[in-house]
Amino acid sequence: MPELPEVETTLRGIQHHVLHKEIKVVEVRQPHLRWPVPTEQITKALKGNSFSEIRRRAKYLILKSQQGSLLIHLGMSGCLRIFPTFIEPKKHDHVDIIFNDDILLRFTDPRKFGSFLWSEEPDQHPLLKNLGPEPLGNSFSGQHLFELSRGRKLPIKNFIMNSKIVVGVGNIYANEALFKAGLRPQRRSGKVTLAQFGLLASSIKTILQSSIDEGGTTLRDFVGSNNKPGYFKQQLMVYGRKNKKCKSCSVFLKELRIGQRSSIYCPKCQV
DNA sequence: CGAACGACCTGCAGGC
DNA sequence: TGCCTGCAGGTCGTTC
Repeated sequence: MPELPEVETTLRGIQHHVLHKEIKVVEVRQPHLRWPVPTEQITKALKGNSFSEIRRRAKYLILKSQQGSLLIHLGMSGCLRIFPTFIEPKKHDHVDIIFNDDILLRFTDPRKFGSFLWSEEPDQHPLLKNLGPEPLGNSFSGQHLFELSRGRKLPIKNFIMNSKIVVGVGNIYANEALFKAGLRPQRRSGKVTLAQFGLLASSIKTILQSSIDEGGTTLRDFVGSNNKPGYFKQQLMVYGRKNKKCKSCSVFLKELRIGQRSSIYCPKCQV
């Protein structure tokens, strides 16, 4: 389940394999993803050209080429892997890009929630242009959260998972950041103080950054067929620990469902 | 406008 | 053993 750290780790893992190399083959076997894949457009624009730059915005990977950019989202079950040479595709291997040195970039996504899109101006793409700030950037702060939350009643957990407020905070890290900040997930956003938001914003930054740092070690090299994205290597304090003891105070963790999403919290550490 | 909820899709765990 | 149900997510579109 790629969250932002996994997407960032994917970017770092694939970049030196895919930049500045002529693209020989583009093959879309399954165009029915989250959005229809514009197969013909992508094929025409990429064949014979190369990627000059790769970056991340929210959970999108943006691969820039001469005529435009490829936008890739991994959804919930997607992954991008590098193979040193062609191997037979399996059931959920939907897209292949092969470079002139035979390196294969392969997109796999059992649940087909991911996307493969094309845009000449990716930052102006409808799916990207209204996104909130990057959580690890300077414009994301407690002040930012405080200002946008005034008068709003929705639970703080939903608030920080809203991509218009801040991008890249999925269910796992929302749970973890709220624990670290000592805030219960169901707290009304509008009632959270500036000081609490300051703590929450820095918790989000710390947790995402340390997860990226760790992902970097588990995903050192994407070459090879037996590689696996190293999710969840980090020390999780609450996520997936329903009815277990809080690592900090030993009280039993509770679960509640907010917007049909599992939310775990410590009734003593979080108020 | 904000808030809640359904839709998309598959693999897997748990219950019977 | 093998079905059936429910969950796990991310995020956009629809509805209230």
